[in-house]
Amino acid sequence: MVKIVSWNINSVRARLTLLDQLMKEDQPDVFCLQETKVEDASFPTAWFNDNGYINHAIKGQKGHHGVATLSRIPLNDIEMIDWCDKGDARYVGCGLPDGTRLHNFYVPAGGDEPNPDDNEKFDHKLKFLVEMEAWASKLKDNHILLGDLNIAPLETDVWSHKQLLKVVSHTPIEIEHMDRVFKSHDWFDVMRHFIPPEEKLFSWWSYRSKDWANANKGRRLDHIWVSGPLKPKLNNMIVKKEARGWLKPSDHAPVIIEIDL
DNA sequence: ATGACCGGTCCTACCGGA
Repeated sequence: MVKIVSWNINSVRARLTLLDQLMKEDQPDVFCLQETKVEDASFPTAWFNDNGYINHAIKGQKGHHGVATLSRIPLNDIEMIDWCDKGDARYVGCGLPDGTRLHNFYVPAGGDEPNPDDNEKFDHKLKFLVEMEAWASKLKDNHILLGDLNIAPLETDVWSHKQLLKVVSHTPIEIEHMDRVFKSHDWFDVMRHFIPPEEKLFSWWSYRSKDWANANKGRRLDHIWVSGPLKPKLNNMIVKKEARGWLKPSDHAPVIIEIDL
């Protein structure tokens, strides 16, 4: 059994105590982090090495974005892809010992205005998803795709479908692009396997809400997909919402899966 | 009103987050 966590950490250096708490409570084998916000030379590798996460696939940049996969089990064939040729640190891929490949993504947020003609960031987000679709259509064998995809596709993935229809992360054009990525391989939505689509399910709550838990105006921006043949190997999935309430939290909660690999 | 907070840096103001 392998336990994998996907977590937009919103600065890895600012969250070492949170990582420590999650490790102590859940003992994941693999951390897949997004928004690490640190260049590789300054990545806090010591904490990970000291706790047995000695296998690293890190792609960072100064100040923004950044992804990192840190593991107690070996990682092979580490791959970086420069989506949209922007030089952004938004993806790192690696192989797990059984041959499954693990793809850690941080999809562009897309800015405020959901119009690609007026907003370069939204245009970038859509183009990023088009590149993902072409990439995924060529995948063979078994894969795990996870991370902060910055899109909440279902009506139950947001606190108010009606009020968020024109808000970036839940607009129809983004969701259509995401659906095409999903259809480009034999993907299976792990989170919605364990929590049915009829139920509200969120992984992100804005910092701006004073009483975020009570207001519960969240969105499901984080995702874990696996190739169809891996479906019977899944044992569990949780969104660890309580971590959003820890001291100095990320605005995203960790998503944790258990899978027999 | 989602709604006024985060972390990082070009650092004491502004950007990006979403």
